[in-house]
Formats: sequence, C-alpha cells, structure tokens
Amino acid sequence: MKKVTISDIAKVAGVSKTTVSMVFNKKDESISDETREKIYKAAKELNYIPNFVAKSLATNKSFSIGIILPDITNPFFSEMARAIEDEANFSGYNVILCNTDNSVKKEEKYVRLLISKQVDGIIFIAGGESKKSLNLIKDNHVPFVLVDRYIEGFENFYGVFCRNYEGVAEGVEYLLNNGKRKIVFVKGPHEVEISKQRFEGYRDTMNKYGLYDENYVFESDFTIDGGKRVTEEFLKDIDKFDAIFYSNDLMALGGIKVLLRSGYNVPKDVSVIGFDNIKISEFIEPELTTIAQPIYEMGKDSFKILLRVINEEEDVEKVHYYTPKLIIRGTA
Amino acid sequence: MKKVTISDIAKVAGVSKTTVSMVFNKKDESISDETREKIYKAAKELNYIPNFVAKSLATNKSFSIGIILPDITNPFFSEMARAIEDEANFSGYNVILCNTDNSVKKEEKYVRLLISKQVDGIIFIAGGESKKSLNLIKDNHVPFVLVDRYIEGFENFYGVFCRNYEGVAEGVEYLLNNGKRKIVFVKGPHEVEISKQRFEGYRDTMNKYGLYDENYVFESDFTIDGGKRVTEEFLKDIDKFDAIFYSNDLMALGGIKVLLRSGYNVPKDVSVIGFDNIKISEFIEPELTTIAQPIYEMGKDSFKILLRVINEEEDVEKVHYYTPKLIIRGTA
DNA sequence: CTGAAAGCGCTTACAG
DNA sequence: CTGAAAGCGCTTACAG
Repeated sequence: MKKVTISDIAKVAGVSKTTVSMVFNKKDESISDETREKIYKAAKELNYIPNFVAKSLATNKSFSIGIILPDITNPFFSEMARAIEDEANFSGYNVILCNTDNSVKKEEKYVRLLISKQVDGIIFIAGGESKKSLNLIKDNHVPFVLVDRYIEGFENFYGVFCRNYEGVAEGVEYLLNNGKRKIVFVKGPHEVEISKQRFEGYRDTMNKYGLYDENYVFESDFTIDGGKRVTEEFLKDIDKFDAIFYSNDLMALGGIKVLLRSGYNVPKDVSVIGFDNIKISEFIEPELTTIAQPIYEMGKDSFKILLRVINEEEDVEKVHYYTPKLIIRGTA
Repeated sequence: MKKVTISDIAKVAGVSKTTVSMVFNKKDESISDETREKIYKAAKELNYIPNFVAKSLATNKSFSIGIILPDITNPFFSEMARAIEDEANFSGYNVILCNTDNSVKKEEKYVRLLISKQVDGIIFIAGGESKKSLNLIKDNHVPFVLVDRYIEGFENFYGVFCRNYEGVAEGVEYLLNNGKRKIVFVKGPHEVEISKQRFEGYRDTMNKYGLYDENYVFESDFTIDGGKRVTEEFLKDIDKFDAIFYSNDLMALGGIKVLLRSGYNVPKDVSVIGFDNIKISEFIEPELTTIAQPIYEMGKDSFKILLRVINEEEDVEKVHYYTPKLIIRGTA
C-alpha cells in the first residue's frame, strides 16, 4: 500500500530520479525518446500520481489560491466564486473557499491559514475594516486582489471594483424621469465601503433636484431577511413614497415580498430597483429592475489579475473599475 | 525577505529544531517552561508563520479536503457547501472547491488534482455515472463520502442521502388529499439517481390510486431555465392539469414564473410543489410549498462522517438516510 | 544524454 | 530535559 513515488518509477525504468523529474516537467529536450518512453510506461504501469505537496515544498509554488468572502450562500458571492474558480481551474489552480460572515476575526484566522498553506495568492472580498488581515497578507508578500469592496489605505494595491456611485445615480435618474419623487433608499451596512458609495449616488442625485430627504433613508444588511425587516419597519413610519431603491437585489427581493403582502402593487403603486443583477432577479415575478454588475466578468478578471501579479508581470494596472448598467424589467 | 523557519527560531532561542517543533506541536510535557517561553518569544519576534506544506509532507496529513459538486451557483449546493465548510473549518480543515457542471470528465480531472494535493478526504456530489472517478479515489485509499446522489456499485461506502422516494410520495398524497387528480410531474435529468427515485415516488403513489398517466411526466435539468422551458412546452401539450410536482425548487421557480405569465393563478388554478427547500423558496410570492431536505444538517454530517473515516474510527455507519418533510406554504 | 547530491521546512524515532 | 540525524517526495544546479 505504499504510495508510488518518482523513485519507484526510476527503479522500474532503470534511470535516475532526476531524469524522471525532468521528463514529467517537460524539461526533457535533452532526453532520449527511448528513456522518455520507458518512464511513461513505468508511470502508467504503477498508476503513478505525483505528489504536489512535495513539489510545492521544492518549488515554492502551490498552485492554490484562497478566496475569502462573506458567505457563499449569497448568490452574488457564489456567482463570483464560480467565475473565479472557472478561471483558476483553467490555469491549473485550485481554490480554497473561506466564508467569513463579515467577521474580521474570521478573516484574520483564514489569512493565517492560507499563508501557512503557502497559497500563491488571495482574492479578498472584505467584510469590513479588514486592515489587519490585509497587512498580514502584505507583510508576508502574498499577492492579493481586493474585489468588490475597496479598503481605505489600500488604494495602491490591486483591486476590482464597480462604479457604485454612478450605478445608483443612473437608477435614481431613471426613477425621476419616470415621475417618481418620493424615493426611499435602503442602505447596506455602514461598515462596508460600497454601502457608502451607493448611498452617496442616491443622495447627490436627489440633492441635485432638491429632493433629498434623510427621512427616506434606511439601513439594512444586504440579506433577504434584512430587506423584509426594513421594509416592514418603514411601512409603519412613512406614509407617502412612490419608489424604493434597495442597495442590493437580495434586500429588494425581501422588500418586494413585504410590499406584495401589504397590498401594494409593484410597480403600479411603487417602483422598486435593486443592485447587482444576481441570476434570480430575472426569475421572480414581476422581474426585478436592477443595476447590473458584470459579476462573472469581474470574477474572471480578478483571477486573471491575480495570476499576472503572481507571475510578476510588469505593467499590471492596479485598480480596475467596472461600469454597472441599468436593466429595466418589471418592477420599475 | 527569506521566510522565517523553525531553524531561525531555534537559532534565536538557542535550542534545536527538534525542541521548537515539539513545543509547537504540544509534545512538550518534558520541556522546561523556560525553553518554551524562549521559543514562543522568538516566534513572536520573528513573526513566524508555520509552513503547512512542509508539515504535510512530513506527516502525511494535509488538513485539506476536496468538495466536488456540480455548480456552486445552485443554491442547494452552495448551502450544502457552506455547511461543509463551516464544519470543516471548525475542525481545522480547509476546503478546496470543485465545480464539475455534471461533467464526468471534469470530475475525474479534479479527483486527480485532489489526490495529487494529498487531500485527507473528499466529499463527492456526483454529476452522473461517476464510477471511474470514484474508483480512482478508492484505489488511492482516499476517504470519501457520497452526498445527495447515490452511485450504483458504491452502496457499501459512506454516504449521506435523502429519502427521495418517500418525500415525493408524501407530497403526492398531500395533493391527492386536496382533491388534485391531474398531477404533472417534472423529472430531473435521467443520468442522476435521485431523479429516478423521485419519479418512482410519484409513479407508485399515483398508481396506488389508479391515477398514473405517463403523458403527465416530463423531464428537465434541475435549473430555473429548465423549469421554464418544460413548463412552456407542456402548456402546449396538455390541456387539463390541476397540480405540478417539480423534482426540485429551482425548476419550480422557473415553472411558476411561466404559469403566472400565462395567466394561471397559483395555487387557485394549479398547485405547485417543489423539492429541496432552498432558502429562496420561502421568499418568492406566493411562497413555495416544497419537500424540505435538511440541507445544512446533511452538509455538516457529511463532513463529520468524513472526519471519522479519516481518523479511522470504528463503527462509523456507512449509509445515512435523512427524511425530508413536506412544508406547506402558498403554492399548494 | 544522464546522475549524485543538496535542499525545500518540517517531524520523529532514537540516543544521551 | 534536549539534540543529531534521517526522512517525507519532489526539484535543480552542477558535473561528467
């Protein structure tokens, strides 16, 4: 039951370990076809499967990356993770999944683990003020790219972000153009940067037309349940509103549910806009009007960028911005 | 920029590598408090982070597992993956994510990779006739547990499954008790075992009452889009039906959408039942009546079982069955 | 065209 | 109470 190693193959093929290693690593221009054949034959015969951890130790490359995100159960993140894994797999990399639940403590624990496991890089979707974790990564010289959520103090590192401000502004303009005036805005959690950006897109646009009213601003947590809860709450407080802008689709889904339950007709009585364009948003009835992020593209690109950093390529642009776009569907 | 190793610590603390290693591995009953302190101090000073790949090579344990599943973007799998990762993390294990798109080829490629990376175990949600991959795992003596989808020929290995047949039977009985007679059934893809089990639950129950009619049976692929497509299709073919049983929630979501669009009132004109109870199913309007699998529990347990196999515990039961239960909500 | 030897960073019997 | 040495399965300069 001993595992077959390169030495076993060397023995069977009647050559040295060096030669075997060279053949497997395609550094074999100088090796005769005959030996090469013998080696492949022996490997086949013995059902050889190489030991990557030994290889990693010798080469200082693990061909693994870590992906740190709040919760894989959230469609936005699972779509992102899928894109990253696809691209990583394509380039021969494995992905280690880490769910942080937005806990800075968990992030730090995972970062330590990933460094210990010698990952070649990390894709980091921050759950909050993640400076300590990021500094740890940096101090250990592990390549990383920040995705979706920008972190103050790290603007000079690699990042893939969405133009949140502009996206929301576009959505608000659209609502205004359609005659909406009393637009409720539901912010995301204040710890994360994107919540702020999206809110500012709303605030500034409303202000532009002298329509901003802070009594129409609420905060929740980017979950369906959160969307339900805020909506139930402000339905009690506010009497008049003709549109609701939720900072992400998940909250919009929860909100729409409450609205329908409370007898509102969407979009007749009230328009609703979300943000993200997760897959499910076009499958509910009515279909959700939303600000689409190119999630899959952003995921793929974030791995591509990481790979270029890992390979120490020159001229890799630091910060990458993606422009979201309004998708008009049934709710607004 | 050299990485700090155990030797550096040994040097700074004025002891041998052996002693340092012993201290870090808590095999240090025999080591004086003084040396221990010196070692911890040195480690702290140097910001030491252990190298797990070296450790893995020496101990033949990686504290990584692989999880092979069709698509993390599918809520059923992301909820499952989340449960597994939570439990794994709790026990100090990392999870390597592998999306197969139900491709047997991809499964095999991932299995090879995972074995190469010396994972301590694999959780396998099969995408089809996955015998070759499974045999590879088996031949390399890697512990594994089959989840959700049973594979013929592997009934004597570890597995975590749902009583699909009984679940569907319960749902059908419920529909019948509510006076439904013309019940359409949408099967999952025929390559996977659970499709068959769920279908048989329907067929046998309908037969019991002399109501089975194969013209009411359709097949799709477990996706939302698939649910939409079959529904559009059979709406053309069948004139009379009072209920639809979709083999999973995702297809039910797609189907309901088409029904609503086509002017049907759910559940007045037609009752709908799904299977799985993914989180989203209670957030659509009307809320989906479904057969709930204990997804999170099954995920957690599958890791727990895997861990026991890894640790070579005795008396680990091979096959674990979970009983699903009918959750009555708005659509039936 | 091929091999002996050192090294990657750990652990672990064994010896003292 | 502690250390020297061999070993895990690879790679890679170097030599011939």
